[in-house]
Amino acid sequence: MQKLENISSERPLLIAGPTASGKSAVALELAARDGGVIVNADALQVFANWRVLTARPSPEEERVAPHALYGHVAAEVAYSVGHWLRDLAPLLASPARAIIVGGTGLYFTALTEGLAEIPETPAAIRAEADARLAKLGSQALLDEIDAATAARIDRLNPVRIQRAWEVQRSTGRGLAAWQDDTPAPLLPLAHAETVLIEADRDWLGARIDRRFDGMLANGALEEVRANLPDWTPSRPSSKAIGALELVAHLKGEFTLEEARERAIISTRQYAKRQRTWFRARMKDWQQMTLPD
RNA sequence: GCCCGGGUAGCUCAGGGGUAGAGCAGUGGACUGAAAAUCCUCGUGUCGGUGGUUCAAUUCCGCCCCCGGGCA
Repeated sequence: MQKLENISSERPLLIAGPTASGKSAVALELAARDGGVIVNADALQVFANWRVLTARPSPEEERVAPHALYGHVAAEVAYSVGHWLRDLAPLLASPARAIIVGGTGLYFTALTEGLAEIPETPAAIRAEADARLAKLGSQALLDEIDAATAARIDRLNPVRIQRAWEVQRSTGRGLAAWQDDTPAPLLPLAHAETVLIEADRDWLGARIDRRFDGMLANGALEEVRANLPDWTPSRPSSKAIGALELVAHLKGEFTLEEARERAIISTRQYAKRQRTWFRARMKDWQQMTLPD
């Protein structure tokens, strides 16, 4: 951790890295050294129903330093970046120094580059979009989107099309117009200290394997079983890697070994997507290579 | 030992006289509110080995090796 010695403890610190790279340990070490509150920047660790499966800091670790935005959202809530930024704002305004750590690239980018201020999509509009998409297909939705937005989004990506359609339907204004009005970022990169963990692919792959086995040993199956009565695959909290796989196992569709295999593969694929995001969008961050 | 199947991309397999193709895995990429989401790109491998037939064999034939299953 040599490199971390010259990090100023005055400004907020952002720590990003792929899943299983050891970000939390770095955050904890710095919090123990310089003080501050550790703030979660991981889309799935916000949910109350997952602790083991999302590798959230343990109660013991949470005792070492204050933690925020971990497990503070109920499983059924449709949480997203906007909520996260709004939850984060007061923490950044408080005197305690924030150590923001996570693996969700979009969250960091929204924080340091800004996010359009678009009103939340009402549940009814989401339901309408779901129904329309199922009935007519994404091409039909695309046809109803304004030209500027249609030109900007990935027209082959149904989720992006649906998002644009929902914004237009609920606000009467095109997504592109909203995005063009994006306000200044909550925390410009220049006002923060940054650490981007660059993990060797094979090293990380092995850690992912070990971590998943550790999760199984620490009650991941029981945690998933507890979610079973109310299991709703479509909600954001259900997207935790391993949840779908272990639910399938509990329903007798996969052996445990198959579920494990699939969950590990999904995790590795996720880590790859994270690397792609980091490489493309976090070029200006201070890099920390692991293993060193 | 004999009789059937098989041996083709990392894995599962399709194909078939003119040197081969899918899914998965993997790679690179995109991504301003589901982002642990979603989407796009990329497929040369002694077609088990070896002889033969043929203008041409991975494809047909012989022999050998290996893996299943059956019979002894």
